[in-house]
Amino acid sequence: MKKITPPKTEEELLVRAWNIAGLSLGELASQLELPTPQNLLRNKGWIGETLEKALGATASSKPEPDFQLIGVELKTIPIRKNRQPKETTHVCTVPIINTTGMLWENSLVKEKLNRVLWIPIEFDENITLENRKIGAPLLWSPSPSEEAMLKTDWEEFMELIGQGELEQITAHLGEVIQIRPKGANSHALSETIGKNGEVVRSLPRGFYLRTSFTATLINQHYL
DNA sequence: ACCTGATCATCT
DNA sequence: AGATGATCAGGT
Repeated sequence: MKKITPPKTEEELLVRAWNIAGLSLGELASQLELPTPQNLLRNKGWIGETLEKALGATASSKPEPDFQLIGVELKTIPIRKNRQPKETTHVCTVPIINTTGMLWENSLVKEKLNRVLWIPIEFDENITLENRKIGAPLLWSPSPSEEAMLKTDWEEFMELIGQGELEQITAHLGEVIQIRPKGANSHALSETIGKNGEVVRSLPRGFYLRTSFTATLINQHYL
């Protein structure tokens, strides 16, 4: 597989993204000399990792932006024929301990979503993984109103967590963000603060963008 | 355990 | 069919 250098500018990244738009995942993998799995059952991150390689992202396992030189995060998003995302988008782990004094302005959610290259990936139950096509890229930053919605949700969540109400948070809460489990499995535990201020163990959680939010931001661009 | 990449499996 | 809670893989 050929080594692809990190893009030095957003323009360079966008040119690369447009160059692979329209290709199928199988074609892209073939260009990279990588095998395409039959399905994603045992390799759920395959699409994202393959696109990272194609665009010159630095190693996917590091806790830094995918395109470190230019501060851009890559998100692939599965899109159905009706232009609705099939899945929510994971943002980051939810801080559930030592959260007092945390502000939206310094939050990981804000930092992560500051600059995102969205790449839609065709999704249809009847199309095999190798035949799913790569869509047109969208380089995005939250608009003032989008950021306001994100901030409102984030502050509501962090207030509940600060009050020891983590266990009361379900995926139903939040207009544009939701909190759901995000761990190795349902037995994974991390520390949080209970109702009486004591340290207790709980499921690790993640922040996810609702599909209604990502659908709007993607489709606004392509209208 | 927690970060990266997300989708799967099940229920409504 | 959409949404929620559970899960897979690999690096740090």
